[in-house]
Amino acid sequence: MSPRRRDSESTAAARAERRAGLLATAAEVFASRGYAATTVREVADAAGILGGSLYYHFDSKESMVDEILSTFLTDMWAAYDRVLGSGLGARETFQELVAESFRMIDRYRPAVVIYQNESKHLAANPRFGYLQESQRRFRETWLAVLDRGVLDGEFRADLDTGLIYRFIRDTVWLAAGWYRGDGPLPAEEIARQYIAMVLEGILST
Amino acid sequence: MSPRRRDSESTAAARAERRAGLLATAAEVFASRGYAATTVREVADAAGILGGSLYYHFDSKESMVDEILSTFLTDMWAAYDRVLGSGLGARETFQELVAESFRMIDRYRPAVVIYQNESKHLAANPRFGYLQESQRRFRETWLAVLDRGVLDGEFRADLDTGLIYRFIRDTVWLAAGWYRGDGPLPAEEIARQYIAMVLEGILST
Amino acid sequence: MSPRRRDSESTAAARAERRAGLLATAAEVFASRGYAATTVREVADAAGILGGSLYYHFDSKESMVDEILSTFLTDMWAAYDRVLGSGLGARETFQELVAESFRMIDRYRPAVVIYQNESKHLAANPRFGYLQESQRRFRETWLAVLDRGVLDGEFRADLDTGLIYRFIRDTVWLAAGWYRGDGPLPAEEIARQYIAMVLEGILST
Amino acid sequence: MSPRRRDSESTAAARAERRAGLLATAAEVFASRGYAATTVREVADAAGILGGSLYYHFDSKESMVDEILSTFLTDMWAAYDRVLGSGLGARETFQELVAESFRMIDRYRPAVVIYQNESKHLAANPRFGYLQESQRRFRETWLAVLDRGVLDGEFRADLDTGLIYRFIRDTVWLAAGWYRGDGPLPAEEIARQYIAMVLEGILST
DNA sequence: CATGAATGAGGATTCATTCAT
DNA sequence: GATGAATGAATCCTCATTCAT
Repeated sequence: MSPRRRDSESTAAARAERRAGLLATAAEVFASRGYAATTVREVADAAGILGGSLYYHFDSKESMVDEILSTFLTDMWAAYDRVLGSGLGARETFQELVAESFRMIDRYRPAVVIYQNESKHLAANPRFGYLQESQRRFRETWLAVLDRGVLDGEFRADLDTGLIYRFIRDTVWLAAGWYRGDGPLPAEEIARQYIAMVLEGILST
Repeated sequence: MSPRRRDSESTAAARAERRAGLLATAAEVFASRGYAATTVREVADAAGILGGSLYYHFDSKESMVDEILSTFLTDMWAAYDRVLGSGLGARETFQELVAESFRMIDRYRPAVVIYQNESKHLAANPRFGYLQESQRRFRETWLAVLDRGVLDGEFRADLDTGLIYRFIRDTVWLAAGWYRGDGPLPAEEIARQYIAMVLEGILST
Repeated sequence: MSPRRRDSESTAAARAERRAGLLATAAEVFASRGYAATTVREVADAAGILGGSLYYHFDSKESMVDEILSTFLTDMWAAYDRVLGSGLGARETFQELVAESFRMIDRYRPAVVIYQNESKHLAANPRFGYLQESQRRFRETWLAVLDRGVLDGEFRADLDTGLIYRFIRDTVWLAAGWYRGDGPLPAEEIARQYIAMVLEGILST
Repeated sequence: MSPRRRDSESTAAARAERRAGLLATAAEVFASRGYAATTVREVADAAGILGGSLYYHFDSKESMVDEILSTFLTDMWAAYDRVLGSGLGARETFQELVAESFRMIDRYRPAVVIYQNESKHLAANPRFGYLQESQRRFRETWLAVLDRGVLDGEFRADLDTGLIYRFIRDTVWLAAGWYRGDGPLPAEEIARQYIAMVLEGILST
């Protein structure tokens, strides 16, 4: 490793790493206590520094959630877009989108919890306009998949896709509330069962 | 209406009615802004009185949510218990419990939203021990229904009932987040489609 | 005094009086310590209440200076406009404007001190746009008086009126820095000597 | 340039130069934003370094103003003392002192602004005792000139010299607030007009 | 000489709560 | 029943200052 390399690491990269570490801590705390109910001091305590020190790295408590959520959403849409661009049929697209969602939960669990619990309130703030935009795309994406599935005869025609969409929208992230990476069921398996339940129902045939 | 009757109304009954009205207002505000983020003043504003005046009726902000949630849960369990005591099979019990849940959403929408969003945080407080107790009974109840359904051959045996329970636990209340009593779909119809989806899946057969 | 009258007094008027009293206290403190260097707690201490209590009456520290300054400026311009509208010659107008200024110092001493010391910094804030507007009118007004005096042959033509204006602009309020209503010299007398100095100079003739 | 020479520069002299440069920057910022309202970081930004780096050169924010003000005052009193020691009459002394003051404004504009705006507040701090001492000498000096002028029959006897002194004390530095070295009027000319105004008045004769 | 990260005291502001009227 | 004024603890954030590198 050259000195130059080390030098750049000790500035830009190290700074970014520190930020990322602090954000991971903050996300954990926001997720478990709720954003509004979490004090900056609690985040700092969890990070082992003093409250004021957080402001060397971040402008405000708000900018922390902002970064947490936008990082997650950016990555999520990249994954969704990969799926949507691969020319799959409605059913396969459904399966892959769900699978990606559970991978996101695996990777960004606290961010997903925050997204679930707080995005409705945060979206009122212009700064978080991208939350509404994301919500809009999400709806558009899922409705398209469901409608196409109905057209192709893959999905039942007697169900209101608007209704189904709403259930999926909310349920797809719900596992974030209880999922533990170290639990008995891996994300893959949870996704598989979720898909089986939604596609085929829980009745035996 | 006799003067005596009116007099009693203006004390016990009228007092209770006023409380109920204020709680309805408070529930609305807590549901839309989030409990932690709602100020007592916002509740009072919505009720058309001053912040301090709420303290004539309630001990604290906390006692307001407390009453909102416990009223809802008491009623909910009464309805659940009626279903559970009527000797139905697993599938019918499933259907009736879900139907009751949607009726609850219809009747207690703001309370359900608060329950969904805040009960995890509130449960840390000993005062809200009944939330954990309720959660425990909910889990016990639903697992029993699912397990019995599997035993009876009504439900698929290849799904993890623990997993299915968690989805149901969360999804059954989710509609509270967007349901509007004056919307196009009545609670009954939403329940019907929800049941159809969970029981039979969304695939066409 | 009718009950109705007393009632109205105990609401609107009493509230206004309390505000005015607190503002007088705040003005005193801002004037003596400097606005930026004054803490809200110091203002509250001076008023005999706790820091937080000030926020029942005012939105912010800023809104306090705002009200202090705008009240003063409104009254000042009313007085100036009376003089300007009375059709006096340049010299008499000069004398009367100066006299009014010293009366303002007498009545609004702390506000004038704040105006002198802080308006340049505050004016950067859009909320205090009226400070710039007031400055503009002040300049326009005094330049008109001076220029007309030169035209009429009352004032010397060999002095730069732009320069003279600047001296007057600043000096007219300067006495606020040391004037004490209970000192040996009444405002009238100070104004008289100021006028004599500026009009005739300090040389003996 | 010998290595030795360069070496000495990079220690004593260069250090002093760096300090002077940083102080000039600091004075500029303090003057434009106000001392209390200026953050150390703003000074550092203006100097192109980081906040903490200033502490290599100075003990504290306070020591910066201290050095700014004492440098200015030392130089000012040297100039004043030269005038006072040259045996001039009251009128000439008046003229020369005013001329020196305007030269000071030309050379130390930001320091003079700070002196005008902050010295009253800073003087409360024992460290800045010399500000009060300077104020005392200033008063003594000017009163002596004025009183002697009255005795000698050069200045009018009907004006309160205590009052005149106060106007001069404040006005003599006021131009610092708006003077620009690159403006149309040189310091000399402003001084000339100021002297003409105060000595002879603005009335035409 | 300068940086970057942190400290810790303090500052403006919010808010649940109290209480005399 | 409600008001209006106040309390006081807690919150977010700022900033002068320190110090290892």
